[in-house]
Amino acid sequence: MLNQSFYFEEINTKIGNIFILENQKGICVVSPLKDKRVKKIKIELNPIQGLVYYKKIKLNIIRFLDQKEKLFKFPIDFIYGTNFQISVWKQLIKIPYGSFSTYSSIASKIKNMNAIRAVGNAVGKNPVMIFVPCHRVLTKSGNLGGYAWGVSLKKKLLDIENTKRDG
DNA sequence: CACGATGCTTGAA
DNA sequence: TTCAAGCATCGTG
Repeated sequence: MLNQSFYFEEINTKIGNIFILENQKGICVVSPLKDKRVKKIKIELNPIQGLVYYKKIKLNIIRFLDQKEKLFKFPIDFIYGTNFQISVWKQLIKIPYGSFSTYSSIASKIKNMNAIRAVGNAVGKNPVMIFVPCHRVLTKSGNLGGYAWGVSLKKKLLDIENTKRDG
């Protein structure tokens, strides 16, 4: 295990307070501050206040939410998650801005066509919201599906990206 | 062992 | 043809 330092910051946005965690290797967490996992992370990692490496992400998030800027591609460092989950999350990163994938499509991409439902579970545990775009995964029939932080937020994010719905 | 951020199939209107 | 319920299936805790 590397003895790496973690840095965090909490920013106020139009979708609520967002917690950001980073280390030298990349962004580790982006999630609503109220998410239960945030508390645990703070206790376990004891991160230092104030981002150091990827400060630009703060403004990027704000401007993304205002539709003034697309998302930058920051390096992402998954500091937890099973192999299965991480393989799913890596697939999510490949979904381009403004388009969407489906749970079953992800399942087949990781060569596990029957694990559709397990994929749903894994997607739901994504630690890096927006930048690991779990909001871009819909059901095969084109319905929204679920979202760990509320379906209305999922809809909002898709709206911001101007994602086409079928029809 | 019992759940899911699914998806097919089936059967009643 | 529409819709809801049933169930197959698989990784987690």
